Amino acid sequence: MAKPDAATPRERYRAQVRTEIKEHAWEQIATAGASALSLNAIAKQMGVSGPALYRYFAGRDELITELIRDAYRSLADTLRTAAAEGADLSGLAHVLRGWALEDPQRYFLLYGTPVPGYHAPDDTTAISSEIMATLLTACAALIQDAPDAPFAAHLADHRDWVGAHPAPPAALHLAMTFWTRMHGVLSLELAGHFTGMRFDPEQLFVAELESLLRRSA
Amino acid sequence: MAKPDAATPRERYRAQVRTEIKEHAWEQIATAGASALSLNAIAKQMGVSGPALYRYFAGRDELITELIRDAYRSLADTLRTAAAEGADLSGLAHVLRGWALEDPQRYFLLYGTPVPGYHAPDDTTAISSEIMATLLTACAALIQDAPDAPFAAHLADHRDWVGAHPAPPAALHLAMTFWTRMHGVLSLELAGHFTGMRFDPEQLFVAELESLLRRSA
DNA sequence: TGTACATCAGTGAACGCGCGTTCACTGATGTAC
DNA sequence: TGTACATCAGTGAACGCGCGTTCACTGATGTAC
Repeated sequence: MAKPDAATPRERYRAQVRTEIKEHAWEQIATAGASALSLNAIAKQMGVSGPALYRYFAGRDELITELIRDAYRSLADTLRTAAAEGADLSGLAHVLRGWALEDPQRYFLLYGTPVPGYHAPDDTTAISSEIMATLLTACAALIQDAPDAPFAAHLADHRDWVGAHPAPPAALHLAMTFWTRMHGVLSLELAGHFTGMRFDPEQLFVAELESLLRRSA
Repeated sequence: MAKPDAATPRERYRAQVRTEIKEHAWEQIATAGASALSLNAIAKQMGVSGPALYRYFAGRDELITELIRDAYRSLADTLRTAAAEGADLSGLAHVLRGWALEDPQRYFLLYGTPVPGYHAPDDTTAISSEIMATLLTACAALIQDAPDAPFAAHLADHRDWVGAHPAPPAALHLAMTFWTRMHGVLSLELAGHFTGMRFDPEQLFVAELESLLRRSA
């Protein structure tokens, strides 16, 4: 009886322990930031000796790389699913915000302070442009026939980042602007830069979102 | 002969060594990020034993705190000086961008990923609102009598962060938007998120800046 | 169904490292008479 | 101007810590006949 994709018990066990390790890693990142992530600390938390983890990850770097990959995947899937269920650009914005608030340090692992010298593996940039494609499709749906601003033209001349997406220049511009504006509000909010001031960050987020939609109409 | 503010030679020496320590600290941060900053490494770089630095800083935390303070001061002074020399909001934007590009890790020390649990000392928030005041003045100069958007009204209801600044609601809104939009572009640019894509980040920055000025006219 | 063997998860000891920080000290620099 | 004393910068040894990572090993789990 040939079971096509059946995992052996050992394989299932391995996969399960790997996820358990990652869960503890995320907890630790949420508590003390990514730079404080330690294999030994995770092992202790799991009630297991330090070297045991080397059965599951080649080392600290591989673990972090995989966490980054997972985070990108999670965001890409969350957005793609929402889009498939009919969310427009505005809907995607709120999905993005929800995903970020869910675990701020996970957001910062992707879009926060870079570690000088570290270079993300290739496949994460693939997921990253999958995200851009989702946004881009939602943007294209909003563009009727807006006049192309100079920067939109410039973007259209350098559209390597969109792959083969057939979006008009104005949509490229809108997607780019969407990304930077949402990130601008979100990252300052998550970093706590609005806490002293008493206004509601969500209202700022919505105001920025509306400024985008107004422009594209 | 009472010299009012004359520093003794020893005081001058102390001040000089303190600055030298900080310079090496910045070098180290630029090279490996703030989380990798180490007193012993600085000492070694200065050709001096580790404990020697404790004559100048109570410990690692005090050094970092002072670096943050200095960075805020530097940004506040840079903007204030530019404003005093006649720079308008657009001018301030380019000054801000220049300051950020000069030392990305310094920018991230202020506006990048927060370390969970760390709380900035009170005086840095004072400098931070000094920065906001400079921006706000430049914004107020641009506002003729724009209709107040809902969020501007909300901001005006919670204007704790502006101190006693007599700016109209629309100017508050503009300042806030200026901050988040410029940060959105800058932080993604400095973190290298545009490197794969081939367009020119400065053109995006300028496009965002123009979208602001257009709105305020 | 039972035995013989291979696979592999996890252990404990060990290595070398760099960290922040303390302490008692030496020796140079400044101060007071 | 010269001597006596206080101040203080910097040293070297030491403490305890946690880190990533390697290695030879035990013992349980799965596989083949």
